[in-house]
Amino acid sequence: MDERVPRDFETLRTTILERRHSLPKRIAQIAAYALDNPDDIAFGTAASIAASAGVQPSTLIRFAQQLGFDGFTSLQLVFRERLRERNSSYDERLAALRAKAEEGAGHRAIFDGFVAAASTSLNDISGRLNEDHFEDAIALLAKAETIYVLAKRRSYPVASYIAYALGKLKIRNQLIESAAGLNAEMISFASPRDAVIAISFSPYAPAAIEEARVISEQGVPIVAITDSSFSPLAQFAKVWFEVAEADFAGFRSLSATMALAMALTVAVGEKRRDAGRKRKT
Amino acid sequence: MDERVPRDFETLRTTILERRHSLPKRIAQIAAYALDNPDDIAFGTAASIAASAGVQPSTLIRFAQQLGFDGFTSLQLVFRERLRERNSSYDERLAALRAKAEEGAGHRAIFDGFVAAASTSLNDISGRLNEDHFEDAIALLAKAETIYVLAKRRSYPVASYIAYALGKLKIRNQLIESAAGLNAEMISFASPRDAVIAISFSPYAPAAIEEARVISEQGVPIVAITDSSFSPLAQFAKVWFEVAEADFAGFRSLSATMALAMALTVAVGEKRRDAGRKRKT
DNA sequence: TATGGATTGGAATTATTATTTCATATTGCC
DNA sequence: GGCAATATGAAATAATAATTCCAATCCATA
Repeated sequence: MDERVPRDFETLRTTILERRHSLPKRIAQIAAYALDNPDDIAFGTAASIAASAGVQPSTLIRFAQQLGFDGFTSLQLVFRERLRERNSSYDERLAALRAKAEEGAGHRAIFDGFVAAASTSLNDISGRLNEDHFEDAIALLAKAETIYVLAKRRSYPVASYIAYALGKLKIRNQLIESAAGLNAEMISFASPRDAVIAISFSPYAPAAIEEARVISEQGVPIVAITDSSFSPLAQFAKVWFEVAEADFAGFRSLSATMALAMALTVAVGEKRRDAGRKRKT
Repeated sequence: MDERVPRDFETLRTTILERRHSLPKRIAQIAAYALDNPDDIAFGTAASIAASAGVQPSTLIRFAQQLGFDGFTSLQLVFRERLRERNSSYDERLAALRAKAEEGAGHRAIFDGFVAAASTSLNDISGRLNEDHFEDAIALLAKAETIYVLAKRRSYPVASYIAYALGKLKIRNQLIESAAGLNAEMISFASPRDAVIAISFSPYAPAAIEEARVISEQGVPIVAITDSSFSPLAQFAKVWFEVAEADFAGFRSLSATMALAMALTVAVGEKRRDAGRKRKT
């Protein structure tokens, strides 16, 4: 074996792609197969791989030799190394983190627990977002004159970030909170041309539910982020999202809710900008 | 092979863990090795694995047979299948999400972008948390009479969640915000027996920095969460954490900061509970 | 279209590897 | 402490797989 033998998969891949056109027919055939089915090369036997690729075992060995390996076995090692070095899967990683958090005492375990909860929530929502609802919500919010943001207690941080972001995007918005106890008045200004983003999770803060009820009775459309279809918030909402946040030590992660909230906000900003551009042309 | 042979890795794992204590010594030894080094089982030869685990090849085969396989080869298939089926790596997954977010237009891409940003941030902080600083911060906060929470603008949601959690844990705290413009007075009440959690990221909100300066001059110890050692917040802090939050569309993720903040809060709660218990006994 | 060189197929050979066997050691039980 | 049952070690054997070899085929070139 000379010194230029590819030792890692990426180098090997590049080498094969470079030489692709100067390779004899059957060798090229096995080369293509190898890049398309690297797992098969890693696990199979020379005979089984050759059969799958439609060539003779000897061709497979010639292929390896052309690349500078002294036989199929050494070529196969590269393909195995690739699988070995590939990081552990997302799920395993999470499971490990969660396990450490559960069994392990100590403060580090607490930290791991929160990271795991946040990751789990993100992972979950990433696969579950209903795109139609998402589009509906964006459309609804994009045409609102003022966006009211409603969330209490543990959901409040999300609301405050939404309000911050909407402000940055120059979208008129009103966070429903008032040190002076003027929430009811604030709500009474909302009209059907406005819209609400309401966020509440079980146990639903009574104030949030009550305010959502009032505001929906005024005909203001509500986009809700909540945790189940039984949520009282869902019944008042035009569009609602179910977000399952994992919790740790009694505190729910907000990461998935945050990601959704930010996506909604920025998407609304984009949609408005597009609409504005259209009107001008 | 009877019908109860584990065909997937998880089942196999569970089976092994169940029987762990009823297995003969050497078999148990190889069982432990198998669960600790699944990749070696997938790729190695019976002889090489046996050598690494410090047993004879025949023991390895007996182990496989105990589990219902008819030999090492069929056991090995399960370990190989695991590698095959294992999802793409965490990094690959994130890269895919990010790529989709960048190239892809549409609103779904925005959502993916925020999820990717949050995941990246969590992943990053998970490996970088300095445990010594973490312990120091917890000790410092646990002995404070009142914990002041200071954060403005984009960091404010984190502060509000900390305040919520501290309240839930019955830890006296004060969020430094005042609609009536009384922040300066609020700060003046803080004493060296209190402590501050301050959060600020570039571009540092001037108000946050100024308040941190004043409060540190009063001798109140500060735990800071910020983004670099050049942060003006770091110079006022007794302990500080560097958190690198990924951003998307101009908005920074808060997921890592949130996780750290919650971990701090809960850890402080635990430490106080422990200390209280000790004093009583 | 004839010729030399390169390529390919298939079987024979060699090597490696899993499995079995049997002697020995260990353990649990009366 | 002795006996049977179980577990272990080491080497022999069987199975499987990689590699080699050679004849057949293909292809480019004169």
